[in-house]
Amino acid sequence: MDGSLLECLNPLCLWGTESATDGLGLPPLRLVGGVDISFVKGDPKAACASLVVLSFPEMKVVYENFEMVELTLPYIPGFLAFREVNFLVALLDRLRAQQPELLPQLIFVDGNGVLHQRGFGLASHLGVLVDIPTIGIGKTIFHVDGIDMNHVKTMVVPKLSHSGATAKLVGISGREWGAALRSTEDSTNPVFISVGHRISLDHAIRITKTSCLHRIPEPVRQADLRSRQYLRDHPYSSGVAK
DNA sequence: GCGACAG
DNA sequence: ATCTTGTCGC
Repeated sequence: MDGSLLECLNPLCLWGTESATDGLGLPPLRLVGGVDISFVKGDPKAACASLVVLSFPEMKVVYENFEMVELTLPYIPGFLAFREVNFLVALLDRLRAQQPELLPQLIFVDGNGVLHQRGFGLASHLGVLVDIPTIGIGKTIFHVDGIDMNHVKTMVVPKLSHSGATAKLVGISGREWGAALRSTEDSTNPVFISVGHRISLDHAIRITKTSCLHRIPEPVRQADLRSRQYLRDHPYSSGVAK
């Protein structure tokens, strides 16, 4: 992120970098969200849905909320959104009703956006439902259009020579599905970025790089860490919130 | 039909 | 997602 005026000349740029110099009347990006769902050890249905909001680019947590939920649908690759999205929407609706001033301008999701068989993964699904831009973050590659672990290992990872390096994920059809990012110097395994909703891949990449203090972008990482902490601090009885 | 498969 | 020991490093 160089914060130059040039990057803001891109019509797809959603936010300015300096409130007084973006030159487009766009508000600067100041609040980014992260969502995740952590599961209880033995019970495959009991889980904790979490939403955190961090200041950008400082990456300090300014809001957190958790909700014990009971998953009804099973996990089926390609259908993750149907299993988890409603719980995430509920958390955002609550924030919008109680503290709208803290609503994130962008949400990092622990799941893919358009990097999906039908081009509409959890990140895209959530973005549309809450009408907020989203970026999909995958920790493992989701096989689609010829892009698989073998392809990533032989054609993508070798290109990631340094921290911050990215390589677009292009399928055999020629379609651009997302990008692999080496988020830190020691991260041999990249994270996979894909457009969720109302953002371009190039901007998603720039913002994600700025949000990485560790391999996993801080918003998603904090949502994960804190939801697990919540489960440790709140023993469950019958499996649902109590 | 068989195998692979985000979280 | 979760199951799990040790280990390298700040």
